[in-house]
Amino acid sequence: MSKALPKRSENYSEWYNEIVKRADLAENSAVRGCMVIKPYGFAIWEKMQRALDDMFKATGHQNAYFPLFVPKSFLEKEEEHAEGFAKECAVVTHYRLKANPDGKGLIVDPNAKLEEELIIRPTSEAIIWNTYRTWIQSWRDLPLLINQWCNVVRWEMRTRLFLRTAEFLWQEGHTAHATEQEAVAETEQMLGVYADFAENWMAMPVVQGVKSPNERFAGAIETYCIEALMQDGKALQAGTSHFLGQNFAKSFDVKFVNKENQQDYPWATSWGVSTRLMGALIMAHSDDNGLVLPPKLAPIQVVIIPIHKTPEDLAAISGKVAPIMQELKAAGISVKYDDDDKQRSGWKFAEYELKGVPVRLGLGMRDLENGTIEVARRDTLDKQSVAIGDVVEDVKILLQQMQEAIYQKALRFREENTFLVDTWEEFNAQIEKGGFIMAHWDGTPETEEKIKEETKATIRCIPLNSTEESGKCIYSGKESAKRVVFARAY
RNA sequence: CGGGGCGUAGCACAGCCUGGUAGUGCGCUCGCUUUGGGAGCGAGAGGCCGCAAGUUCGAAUCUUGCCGCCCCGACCA
Repeated sequence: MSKALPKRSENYSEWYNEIVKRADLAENSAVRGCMVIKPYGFAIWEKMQRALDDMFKATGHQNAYFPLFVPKSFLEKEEEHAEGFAKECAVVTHYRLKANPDGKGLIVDPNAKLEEELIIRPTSEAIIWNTYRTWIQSWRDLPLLINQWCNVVRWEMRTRLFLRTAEFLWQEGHTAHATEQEAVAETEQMLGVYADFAENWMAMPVVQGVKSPNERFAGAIETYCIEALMQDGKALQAGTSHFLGQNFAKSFDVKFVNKENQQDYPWATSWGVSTRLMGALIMAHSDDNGLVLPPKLAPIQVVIIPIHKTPEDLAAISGKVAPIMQELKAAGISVKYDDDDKQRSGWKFAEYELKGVPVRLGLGMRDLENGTIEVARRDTLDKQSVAIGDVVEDVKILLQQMQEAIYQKALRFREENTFLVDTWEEFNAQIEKGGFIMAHWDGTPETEEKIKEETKATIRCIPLNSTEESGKCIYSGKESAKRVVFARAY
């Protein structure tokens, strides 16, 4: 294994791939476009899952599970939805193999053709709304607030670990409401949950907004999203929350009797985040030494490394480490003591930096004599010697500080890379350098399409909190009421 | 599906042009020395050179066909 990572500033893609590989997060599998998530990567994902799941439960949602297979006829029912996903569906046509009569191996048994093809879910609106027909009869059955954790398959042409894989893990919330107002409130609430998670757990600032009609989810009335800026100046859509109106209810003939004793169609939302968040986490914070994890999502928050020559030295160090470990664990901090003799301490320093462990404690014979311990923090790479009696308290405070510091650093980066642009020349120049560009847009899909063709920039979102400001469209010169966020995106 | 590139040890690659003993680095095994930031030296193990056919006394190398992978575009959580 080569020692140095590629430089982030020189080749961002290669740097990203190397971190994913060498920090033991994931690798490409033998199956085209699919990913193997390795134990360390999965441990981070599990922490994300748990935090998100708690937030969903706190907002009244329950988990359930629906089938992997969607009959083709279900997917067809909502027209726009069907059209949007048709190009990337994996299809099951047979249910049996048999021995090859002409030689070795197996062949698909032509007699086992399914009457109706089954689609491997690219998303579950269709199969879920088909089920909701039997679950929803009366206003008393609403709101129906369901989430599922599952895998979905979208047959992408080109894939990248975590950011775009043919199969990915995600959660998808699917809710039904008696009124439009309530459904819109749910859509916005869940966007808020995602923004909260991104900022307070992932330490990643996001812009909340709505998508332009071009970028909307297939079948949605409105798509809300959170957009984050990566260190190479490209945008990443980190989560979406859709207001689906009554489209799916009507397509799947889901009706309820309202309080006025009238038949009505329920209003729907759906919202999801995926293992793409892992990609976001990596790209938002990591540096030339490897992954940088915010303490709240680090599977190992503190690693303790002994620095010794003899087994006797190691035993003396281990004696000092034991009570520190206990105290840290009692404080709810996950800690690992790496006394593995197969690797040298210098190797371990580099290894845990690569893996983004927030705090490293180094303890050697010199420390034992002085009553000190070395505390190193991953985000700034600062090291300092502290009195061994203070270390537990120091680490507790440090972890909190780091969570905040990592967020602030990312926020500063985003602010320094967000630009107000008013002319087409400026726009073209800036888009090459990257970043979020706040510019006026005339609101037409045609203009958006032209800008995309000419610059590869897309409208990431129309920010929710932006102030009204009249101006001229960057491209057409027509009137515009507010600025939108443009960027090149992943 | 369009445009490029690559298949040689676990990994990364050289060798191919100009055919003649299968190479280098990392990793792995063993030994000695090292040990406060990815150790040094020595010895070793490890190959269907993507597959198939052809040319040739002889093919990793030349020719043809097939298969697979990667990158750039269109698509996208």
